[in-house]
Amino acid sequence: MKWKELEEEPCSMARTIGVIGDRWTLLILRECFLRTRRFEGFQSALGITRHLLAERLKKLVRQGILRRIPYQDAPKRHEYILTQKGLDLYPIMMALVHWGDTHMVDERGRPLLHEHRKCGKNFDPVMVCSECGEPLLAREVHTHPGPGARSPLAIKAPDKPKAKVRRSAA
Amino acid sequence: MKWKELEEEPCSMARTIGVIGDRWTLLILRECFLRTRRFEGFQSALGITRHLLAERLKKLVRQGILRRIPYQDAPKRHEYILTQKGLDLYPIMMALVHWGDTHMVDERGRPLLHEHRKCGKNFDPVMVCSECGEPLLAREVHTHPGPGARSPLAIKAPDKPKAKVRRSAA
DNA sequence: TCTTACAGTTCTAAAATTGAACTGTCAAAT
DNA sequence: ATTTGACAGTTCAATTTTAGAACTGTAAGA
Repeated sequence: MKWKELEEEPCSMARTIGVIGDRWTLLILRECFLRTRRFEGFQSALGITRHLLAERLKKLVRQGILRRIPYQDAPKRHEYILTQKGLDLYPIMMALVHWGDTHMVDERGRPLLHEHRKCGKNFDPVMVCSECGEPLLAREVHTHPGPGARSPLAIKAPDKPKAKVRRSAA
Repeated sequence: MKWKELEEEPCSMARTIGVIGDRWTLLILRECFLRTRRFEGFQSALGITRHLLAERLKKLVRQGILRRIPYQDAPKRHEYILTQKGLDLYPIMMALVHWGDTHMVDERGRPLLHEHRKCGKNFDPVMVCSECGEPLLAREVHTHPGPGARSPLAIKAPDKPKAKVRRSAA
């Protein structure tokens, strides 16, 4: 499986991973949400090599996640700004942060707190069902093929253990 | 910045990325949520090289995201099962899927629909504030350093443009 | 005995990433 | 007038990762 193919798989998660699923891209996006906009800003905040940074920024622009906007003419300089498509990545970012807050903090506690302007409180992000508003649990969700389904990847029956005799160790 | 260091950064997102932030790991986790449990199952579903698969599975076990459980004795065979820590990745997976559903589907439509057992409807995941229940928008969230803050990475003031004269092109 | 299922390990070639230096424009300081 | 620094890249050799294929070993079933 080549990376280009990922974006064509009949699986929304694979396609998303094809676009933002590598470490530097995710870190660059973190910086975008922290309002970094310029090449040097990304480079010094992340310590990424300039080579890779240039490449990743280009890809994000090609994908319509960032827009490259001139802010100066001589010499030509540009800023990288999140498009709406990019802003829509926010729930992914928050989900990543929240898992880290839950499972990766040390004794010091969270590095960063999030305050919801609307209610004024520090919060955690909670993922709920758009239909009933209840929090989502993996156990309570069943998947079935949609109109764009094409391959077993999207359907995937549970790994039937092929009725083999189990020798000891249940 | 080396990858090992990522896990020690004072940023929950960086730490999470250090653990699950590469393409194969994310795809392996997708398979886990689709109930794949065995080496061959992952390998044939993903087309990942056996070498990398073995390595990634080991890492996920080390991180406590998967548990390696014997299901047969001779020859020794094991299954890889999500721990609670692993199951807690569900919101990340759903957020990835949902972004793909929104921005990466072709004319055919979604490859996969999700049904919420509790309410019986197909749904989209929505991220809301744990305190007031309102959907979260990037614009309405402000961050500030928590008890575990240590570096500018977690604080990061907006990229002040250094009061330079702007020549044309606002 | 031969074949298949399964879970890896080993090896070489190809691709991606790192690190460091280099290019070019312009502003400000010396 | 010359030097220095900010900025946004590009280039290139060296290193690290990943891909692809073959190989190991146990045991069941034909």
